[in-house]
Order: sequence, then C-alpha cells, then structure tokens
Amino acid sequence: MSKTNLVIFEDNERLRQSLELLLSDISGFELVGSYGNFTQLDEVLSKICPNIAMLDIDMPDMTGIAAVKIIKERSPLCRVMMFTVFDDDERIFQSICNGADGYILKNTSPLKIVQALQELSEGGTPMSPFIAQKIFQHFRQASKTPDYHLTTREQEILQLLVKGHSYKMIAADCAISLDTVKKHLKNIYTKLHVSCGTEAVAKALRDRIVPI
Amino acid sequence: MSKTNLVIFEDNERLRQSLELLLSDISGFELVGSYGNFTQLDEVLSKICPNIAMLDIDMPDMTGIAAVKIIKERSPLCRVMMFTVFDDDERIFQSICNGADGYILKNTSPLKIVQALQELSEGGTPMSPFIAQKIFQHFRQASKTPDYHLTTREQEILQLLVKGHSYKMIAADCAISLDTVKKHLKNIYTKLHVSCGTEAVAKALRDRIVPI
DNA sequence: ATAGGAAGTACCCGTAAGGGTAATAGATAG
DNA sequence: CTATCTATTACCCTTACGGGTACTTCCTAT
Repeated sequence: MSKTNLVIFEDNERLRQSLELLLSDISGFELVGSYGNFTQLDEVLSKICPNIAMLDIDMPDMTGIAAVKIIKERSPLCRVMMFTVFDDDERIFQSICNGADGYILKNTSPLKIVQALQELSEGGTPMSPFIAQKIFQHFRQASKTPDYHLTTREQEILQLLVKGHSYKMIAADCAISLDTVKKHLKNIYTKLHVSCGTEAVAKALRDRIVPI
Repeated sequence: MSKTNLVIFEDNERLRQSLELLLSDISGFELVGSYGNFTQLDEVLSKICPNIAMLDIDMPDMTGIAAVKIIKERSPLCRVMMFTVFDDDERIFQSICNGADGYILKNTSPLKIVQALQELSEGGTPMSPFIAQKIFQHFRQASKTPDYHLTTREQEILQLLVKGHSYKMIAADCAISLDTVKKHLKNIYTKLHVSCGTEAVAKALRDRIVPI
C-alpha cells in the first residue's frame, strides 16, 4: 500500500522545521512538501496531488481559511487539517465551512498531532478538545429562542406570513375574515417590536420563532 | 480528591449490566446509579447529584433527548454523555442543542467508552468520529449559498429590505428615487421567484443571500 | 362570580407596495 | 462601430398593507 502524501504550509520557520522533523518518519506517511507561503499552492495541487495538507491560518500572502477553499475546489479529495493558534468562533467556523476536515491548535503535543493526522488519513475528523467544545456551544447558542409570548393563532399566522402568503391568503387558509388577520398581525408586530411584515419575517427567522 | 459520580440510563438490561461491569472499577469514577427508565430522574438529580449521566436515547418512558434538557435545566453542572445507536442528524443535533456534552455511538469499544468518560469528566467534549464528521458536514452544508445573480445594487437593496426598511427609506439610504427602488425590487422578486417583500426576505435569509 | 386574556369580526383611512410600460446612459460583445 | 445588455430613472394605476378604534364571544384563573 502506498504512503499518504503530506504537505505543510506554515510561515514560522522554526515551527515548520520542527514539523518537518516530527512528520518526516511516521510510518505510512511521506512528507512531500513544506512551504512558508501559498505562492506555489496551484503547482502543489496539480503536480504533487497531496493526500493531506496541513495549513496555518496566519500566512503572509493569503489566510489558510482562503486556502482551504481553493484546495477543496481544486482537489476535493485532499484532506485539510487546520493547524493554528486561533481559537475564535469566526475563524473556526469559517475554516469548517470552507471545507476543513480537521482543526487542531498549536499547543497540541507532538504525539497528538501525529495521532490527529493518522485519524485524518483514515477519514476521521480530528479536532482539539477546545474546538469540540466551541462547536457544541455554538449549537446550544443557536437553538436558544427568545419568547415573544405569541398565542398559537399568532404563531400560525406569522408562519403563513413567512411563507409569503398575503393577508387575503392567510384569511382563506385560517378560514377567518381579512380584518381578523389584520388585527392579529397588528398584535404580532407590536409584540415583536417591528413595524411591518418584512421586518417581522426577518425577526421570526433570525430568532427562530418559526422553523427555518 | 473525591471520585466522579456516574449514573447510567439504559433500558437494554444486558447492555446495562455490561456497562455496570465496565464502569464499576475505573479509578476516579464511582458508579452510583443505573436505571432502565427515567421514572426516578427527578429523585436522582435531587438526591444523588451525579457528576456525569450517560443516556440512551430510545427509552420506554421518555427519549434521552428530552431527558438531557431536563437534566441541564435542573442540574447544569451535571455533564451528560449520549450513548446510542442513532447516528441521524436530527437526533444528534437535537441532543447537542438540548445540552449534551458528549455523543458516542454504541459500537464504541469499551476502552474508548472509558476514555470518553474520562475526557468528559475533565471538561472535554468526546464524540465518535462519525459524529464529528456529521457536524463538520452540517456546517459545510449550511454555508452553501445558491446564486440568484443579483447585481450589487440589488443585493444592497435586498439587505435594506431585510432590515425592515420601507421603500421610501431604502430610496433615501441609496440616494435614488422611490421609483428606482420599486423597479429594483421588482427585478429582485423576479430573480428570486417570489411575489412580495415578505417572501423575498424569507428566501434571502433562508438561502443566506444576506447575512443572518 | 368575575375579571382578564385570547380569538374573532367590523368599520374607516391614508399610505406603501407591487405591476405594467418606457426612456436614458454606460459597458461590452460581435 | 453598432447592437445588445445592464443599471438606472421615471410615470401611472390599483390593491394590499398598517394603524386606529370598537364590539362580541369564549375560556380560564383567581
């Protein structure tokens, strides 16, 4: 069985050399490239066809976040590991959305780095415990729904409004008069502290009052 | 230092006994309860105050997904590990949103189960590789934005509409006439295949044409 | 028993919204 | 160099929307 080809993009020269040393003789892996910037990225993707790319985020000519997008567009099968000091939500989620397959922080021990790369090559999704925590937290946060004390009827009507139904259609759907629909929507706008339908729809979706 | 108190909720009797055996003599842990349903959940939370609860999802009287919500509301410090055969998006994300701190599948080896519980007790967020993959995939999926070929002006106007601005306010913001705003919105509605502002706002937010 | 909230109906009124049509300037492609 | 496309502006017309106010019925919680 052939070895897993590995390339590194890391601008800190000392760290890059340490990584080269660490990763140069792991069984099953072959370090086939190591770069301090992304100028040769195109060439690397077309000529070397690496199985795994390990990316620093803060690089001189391009962020690793932009690079992972390019890599995944050009070589979808290349698995990408983010390797960075950044642990803020913004950079974590952007990296993942752009296609990163793993995300480990630079304070990770050499042993764990090697384990993470092995896990990555086996199709796994290695990440530092802190990253896993952030992700779980993100879901919990996103599911929190403020309560505007809408009645069931009001929720029903708001849902229809979000679907793009006109007042008239809502009246037909609910089998009530047009005036009643207006009254309900008036109350809904008051409760949501908005002044028109479009604003209500935006708030309903943003605050998950209605299913997205 | 005192031991970590652990309780198990698992309705399969044989599996529960296996878990009891596995977890009864791990150093640092003490298995203080093991139940085949959630009838005694209230009591367990108020009297035993477990540090860790391990929950099966498919239980006779309540789902583990509902249980994790209750546990987290009543005892936020109790760390909850989902332990289940289910690997569908729906149950994974609901569990996490309700407050689960870890999610491992039942095909996990005994050694890995013990490691996961240790990681959980140290504040980590253990999950099966497959779960990690699902989560990363979820982010990638959510960030995909269909292209409706809106011009920059149209995007700008759509954003203002989503903010709840009236046609008149948009005209003022963009320093163009009201009629032009109308025309642009007409074009936007056509491009998005919608018929009114509320529907356009809903589509813009759902399809992430504008930042949520 | 009764007060308050939820739901429904009905009116008026003014403006905002949405559809149709057309003209102008700038860019771009053949 | 002209034809075409895009972005922009403009006008007319009808309807939908949003605010105000008022009344009835049902239900539930005190």
